[in-house]
Order: sequence, then structure tokens, then C-alpha cells
Amino acid sequence: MNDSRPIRAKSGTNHEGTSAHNRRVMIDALRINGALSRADLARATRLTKQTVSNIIEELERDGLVSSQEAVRKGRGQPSTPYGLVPEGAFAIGLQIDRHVTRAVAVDLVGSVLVRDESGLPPGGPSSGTRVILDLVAGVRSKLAGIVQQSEKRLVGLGAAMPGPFGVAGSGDDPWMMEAWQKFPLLETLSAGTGLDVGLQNDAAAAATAERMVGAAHGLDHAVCLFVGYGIGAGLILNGDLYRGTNGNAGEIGMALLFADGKSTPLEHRASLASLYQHLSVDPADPHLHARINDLALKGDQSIHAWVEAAAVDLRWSIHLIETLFDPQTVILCGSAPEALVSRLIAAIGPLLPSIAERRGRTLPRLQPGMADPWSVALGAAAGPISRAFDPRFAAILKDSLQS
Amino acid sequence: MNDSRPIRAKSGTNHEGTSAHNRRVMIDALRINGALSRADLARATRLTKQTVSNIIEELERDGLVSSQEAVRKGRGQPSTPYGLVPEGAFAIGLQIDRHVTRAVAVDLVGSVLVRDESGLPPGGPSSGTRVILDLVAGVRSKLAGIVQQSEKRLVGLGAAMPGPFGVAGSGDDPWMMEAWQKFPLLETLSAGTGLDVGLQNDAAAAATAERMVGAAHGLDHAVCLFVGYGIGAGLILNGDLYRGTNGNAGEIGMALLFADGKSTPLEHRASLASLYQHLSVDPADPHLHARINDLALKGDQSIHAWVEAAAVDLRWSIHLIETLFDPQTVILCGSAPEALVSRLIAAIGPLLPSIAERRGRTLPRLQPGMADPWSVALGAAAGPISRAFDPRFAAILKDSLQS
DNA sequence: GTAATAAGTCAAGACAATTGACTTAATAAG
DNA sequence: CTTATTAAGTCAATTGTCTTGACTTATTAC
Repeated sequence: MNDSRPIRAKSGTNHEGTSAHNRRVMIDALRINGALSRADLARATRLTKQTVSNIIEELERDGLVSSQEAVRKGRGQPSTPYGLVPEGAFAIGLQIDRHVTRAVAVDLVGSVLVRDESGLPPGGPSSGTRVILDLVAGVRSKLAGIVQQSEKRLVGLGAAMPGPFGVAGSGDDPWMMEAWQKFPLLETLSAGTGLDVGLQNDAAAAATAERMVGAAHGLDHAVCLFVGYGIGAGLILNGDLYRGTNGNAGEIGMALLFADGKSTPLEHRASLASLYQHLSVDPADPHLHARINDLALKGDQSIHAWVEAAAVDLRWSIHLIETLFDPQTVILCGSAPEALVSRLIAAIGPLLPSIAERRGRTLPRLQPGMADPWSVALGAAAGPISRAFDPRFAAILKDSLQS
Repeated sequence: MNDSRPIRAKSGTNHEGTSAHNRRVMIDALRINGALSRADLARATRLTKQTVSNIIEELERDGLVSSQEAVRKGRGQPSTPYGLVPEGAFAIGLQIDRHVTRAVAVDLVGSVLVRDESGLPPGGPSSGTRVILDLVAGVRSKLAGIVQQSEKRLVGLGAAMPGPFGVAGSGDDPWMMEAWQKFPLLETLSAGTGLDVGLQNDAAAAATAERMVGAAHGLDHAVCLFVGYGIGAGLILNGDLYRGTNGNAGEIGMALLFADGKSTPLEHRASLASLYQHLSVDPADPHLHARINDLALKGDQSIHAWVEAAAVDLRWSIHLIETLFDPQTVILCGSAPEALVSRLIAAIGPLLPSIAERRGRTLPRLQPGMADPWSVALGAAAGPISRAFDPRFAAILKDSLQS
């Protein structure tokens, strides 16, 4: 009678969607190219000078862009470049890791203004939530002390934690943070902060960070191979983070190394967890990061052995990523100590032959990314900023225009 | 002085982009849900009744949709459903394979109206081009004989051939159609037919076909694992075919099976090419398809051995695809004989544990797709239709609105 | 000093979605 | 059988946003 299966359709768009898109395109252009004149923007975006003028005026009113000194370049009226105003927007980024949680406040151009961290008590979410909310509140108030009106310009809170999310058979895998996985984190954070909250896995956050201020800046197709406690890939496809059906795309750590089905996942061989095991050290040791950095610098034998073994697997991972995603470049990043990452990169080369070997390449196939303990938190913060200001298909649709 | 590096920016949009998007959204909704009333469309797309009415009127004038018998469903004025008109648009699909080329004419809803094939002479593009252009011309004129005004409603020619495209080191790989790779195929086809021409690899074409009329219908995230002469994956991500930087995304056939770097690519073990080699048969034999189908049905020992071996690799490939892309489902399709594909599917199960194992799954992790020698040509034709009528980000941008 | 060039503004116009009142056509209820 | 209710769909005016073409401003080239 009433055939009640729901009708599936994509959302339409309207004038506001058009306008929202064009605003985002301007911001994106300024982010990629630096300050530009309205005439340049008009040419680059294919919009008319008039439209660009109107949008820039509006963005200036909103405090997102500002004019700079006029520049003369040949004949004609000098142009007035407009650039992004760093203080135009802020976001809080939160990294929840095994033994520690970090929070940062980041501005529109990706500068970290405030950073703070706390140890996470072993009790899981029940006790951890308090610590996290306090940390976020602290960062938020420090930000408010540095810049005025920061609360008004806060676009959201981005959280990052190790994935995968919501997987059925994960209970018996000691590498995962099971209790956190089951916890209604988004709701708790949202209720506890009153902010829009987004969640991504740590590799995705690293990719988001690289896209905003790192090696993937301005690229539309880039994959970040993130070596942390686990290992994952953050996917920038078509200029946007790709999340997959359940936000688990890129979980390369769970990829099996051999086709026979009896092998171990990549994560057990090329990750900090595997290094800690190899070295028989306690992952909870707060000085571990520095100690491993020292050891790596000194050319420690045990570390060397792990690096050589991991490099084999990473080389294969990069080959696989190139083969499946055909990106412009692969970026190796991680929360690993810097010295370790550079040893890894050295040990990985030369890369395996792949479809990425083309005549006329300009970008290197593999680039080092950030190797900074704070990069995941930065990427977590970059998430809300990207959602708010970067051009994306979803942003033109009516069902995303409530704000 | 004049800093002449080009300014990179995304294109803006305007009213026409809005309108184009909304038209596409309507068509997409009708394709996924079947005929719908204007009121239903308005609710589903979040547009107003009035807007929907205007767009539908325009689409009806353009011959893309038509009204059906009014239906009463409870109180209120009966609704008038509108459905896609199959004859609203056509496309030609062309498959270029090693020893044969196939062409089809397909309508708006993906029905194949005309099909024809020719053997490809071994001389490569120099002699093959003539054969192909004749084939296309034949299909085109047969289409014109069946439906009126077909030429006016022809949106383009889609070509599909084995990838990868434009790769540097490919010269020494006997599995590739090297001469065709180097040939300016798009230009030649475009000049020879006067049509808009698109090119994708055969796995991408298979995925496009599955999306239009097969197991991926209405899905936003699906991966087609295509077993043909080679093996590749066609990627539907965010509701659109993902091509990567150079159209080579998904070339899983080139993935190495072991991390040690000395192993063979997947293609050498799980593809029809590997089967032919295993059986020591001539790939150019025109009756091969039927013969292998017979052998598979009879439970031939040699085929069984290959199936068992290939299934191991395919099981791993599916695991890998699930791990990296997090799709709603994986579809196994191919130009392989149907009996062979069903034996493969039987031998592949059960699947390896992966992030795809979730509570609340509704779709199977692995589904059989089309196993039809014509499915690649169909997918090739579906390409231009999708580009012309499906909602996509690129379609709203000013730089895509010249047509 | 004048012409050429380019940036940017102004005001009117065009386009497409929105709004709110209205019409039409059916069923449910009394 | 009549009337109220509900839902589909239309009409006409309005709104929001980009476009158009003429104009102004500021600079360099000749």
C-alpha cells in the first residue's frame, strides 16, 4: 500500500550553496597561493571581478581576509592583494593516544597557538573523559587569553584517535584501544564542550595536517603513511579526506603481508608498537620518545635491525599505495621520533617500481612529512577548519547549510 | 618582477551550476528509486515543490523523463510519478581488448540496444584503428535504425582498455598492450567519430557498469574486483568513479604479493592470462571462452587447480581492498566465463577477517557482479552517460559548463 | 603629455530557487 | 451524502546571487 522504503537521493542546492562554495573557493585559493588580488582571484576561479569583490568584501567583514599593501606591476592600476587573516578562525585539536592525550589550539592558517598534554589514566574512558575535558578547557582558556574573541571564532573541536572504529571482531586484538572504541566519545565531547565535534583516526589527522601546512599543501591526491603506535594511511583523494563507509579507509596496518592468509598484519611489523616489543621497553615510559631518538642518532644496533626489517614492509606498503590510489605523492609521517623517521626513509629507498614511475613527474614519489608528536593533534584541529572553509561537494548541498 | 607561476584555484560556480546540479540530482533519484512524484522528489532532494516542478518540466521537454499514470495513495490529490525515459540519451561503449574489440549502444537506463564485435588484427593501432572506427560506425548506424533521433541524443563515446596508462617502465612487461598505450587513442577516436570521447581502464568500466545496472546500483562506496585478461579494481568512492592522478587508481594487478620485493604481481597468478598459461592454450583462440566455460562446468582438474590457487590470492585481494577502501561491498566481476567466476567465488569463501566485519551489516561483503563478455563495453558506454547525468562535484563548476 | 593597460566600482539585469496563497482531487468521518 | 482533512501541485511575487557593460582610477610606455 504505502511502499514505505525510504527514498534515497542526493540533496539539491540553491543560491546559498553557490555562495558558500564560492566563498570556500576564495579561501582555498588564498591558502594555496598566498595573497592574491581580486582580479587574480576572478581569473583563477572563473568568476567575475564584481562577484569576487562582493565575496571578498563579505569575507573581510567576517574577519577572514584582509587587504595588504597595493603592489604595482607594470601598467594599470596597482592591485590590492588580499590574504587570509590567521586570527579569522580557530579550532581545537585533540589527540587521544594510549598513554597520553594532547590538545592544541590552531588558527585559520594552521599555526599552533596553544598546546598542552596530560597523561591518560589506565582506567579507560570513565576516568579519561574528565582528564580530556579539563585539557580541552585549559587550552581553550589559554587561547582566550592570547587572542580576543577566540570563542566566537572557534569552529569546532576535532578529535583523533587510533582506528579502526566500530569493528566487530576487534575484541581480542591487544593493539587496539577497545574501551575507547566503544565509548560514545563524540557525544561526550560535544556535551562537555558545547562545540561541534569531529572524529578521525590518527593517520587521517596526520594527512589533514599535511594538507593544511605540510607536504600535501595544495595537492588533490596524496596519501600519508603514518607510522605511530600503529600504522595507517590518511587518504587525500580529489582534494578531500576520504573516510570510506565507516571512517576506516586507509587502515593499512591491518593489511596482511602475505596472500596465504596465515601471515601477520603490517602493524605487527612496522609500527612503534613492534619497535617497543623488539626493544622490550615499556610503551608507557614518558621519556621513551627522547630515548629512542637518541638511540637512533647513535646508530644503535637493535634499532638498526628493526629499521631494516620495517623498511622492507614500508617499501611494500608504499608500492601498494601507489598501485591502488595513484596519488601525486606519498608522504611518510608519524609520531615516531624524528631521527627514527629519517633512518626509516633512508632505509626504504630505493622504492619498488610501480605505476608512479612516469615520465614528467615533478613531485618525488616519497616525501618526508611532519615527524612531530603534535602533528596528530594539529591535524585533528585542521579537520574542523577544513570542514568549515575548504571547497567540498558536501558544502554546496542544502542539507549542510543550516549553519 | 611578474611572479609568473600560475595561480592554482578551484573553479567557482553560479546559477547554471546550481541548476545543472539539481537536474542531475533529479535524474539520479529517479535512477535509484524508480519513478517518483514531484512531491516525493521535493522531499528527497530538499528542494521546494515549485523548483522540482520547474526542473521536471524542463527534463520532460528535453525528453529525459515522462509522466506515468497517476497513483492514489490515501487522502489527497493523487500523485503523478515521473520516470526516466530510456530513449532520452544514448552512448556508445567501446572495449579494446587484446584480440578483439567490442562496441555497444546503450540507453539512459543502461540497456544494451546494439552490440557488435570484430577481431583485432595483430598490427596494433595502425591497422586496428580502422577496424575500431568501422565497428563504432556500424553500431551507430544500427542504433539510428532502431530509434529515431538517436544521433541527437548521443552523449558520447566511452572507450575501455586494459591499463595502466602512460607508465614509464612498462615496455618490458609482456602482459601489456604497449603499442596501444602509446597511441593517441582519444584524439583518433574523437576525430574519427566527432563524439566526445572518454577513456577508462577495463576494471573501471566494469565498476561503472555495476553502478548503473548491477550490484553497485545506488551505492556510494563500492569496489569491483575485475578478473579479466589482467586483474584490476574499479573504485566507486563517494558515489563517483575514482581515477587517481593519472587514471591508474585500482591497478591491483600490479600489486606484489609479498613484502620482500622479490615476488610476482597479483596479475601473474590471478588473471585469465595466468589461466591460459597454466592451461598452455592460445589466448587468441576465439572459442576459448566457451571451451573454458565447459571445462569449468565439467570440473576439469587443471582448472580446479588454478581456481584453488587463484582463490587464495583473490581472498587476500578482497581483504586488502576492504582494509584500504572501507567500501560498502566488494563486487567480483570479470570477463571470465560465468562458470569459472562462480567456481572462483565458491573457492574464495570464507573471507578473511577484516574491518568490513561489523555488527549491523546489511550488504554481503562479497557479491558476484556481471560475468558477461559485454559488461566492459557496457561500462565504457555508461561512462559518458554518468558524466552527463550523474551528480558530481565537477558538474557544478563553471569550467565544466560549456556544453 | 598622452595613449595604453589593468584594477576595480556602479547600477541595472538575468537567472533560479523560495515563499505563501491558492486550486485540485482524493479519502475519512459523521 | 455531505463536509472536513489531507496531500499534490500551480501561480505570482519575491529574494538572493551572479553577470553585464559602462565607467572611474591609477599606473607605465611611448
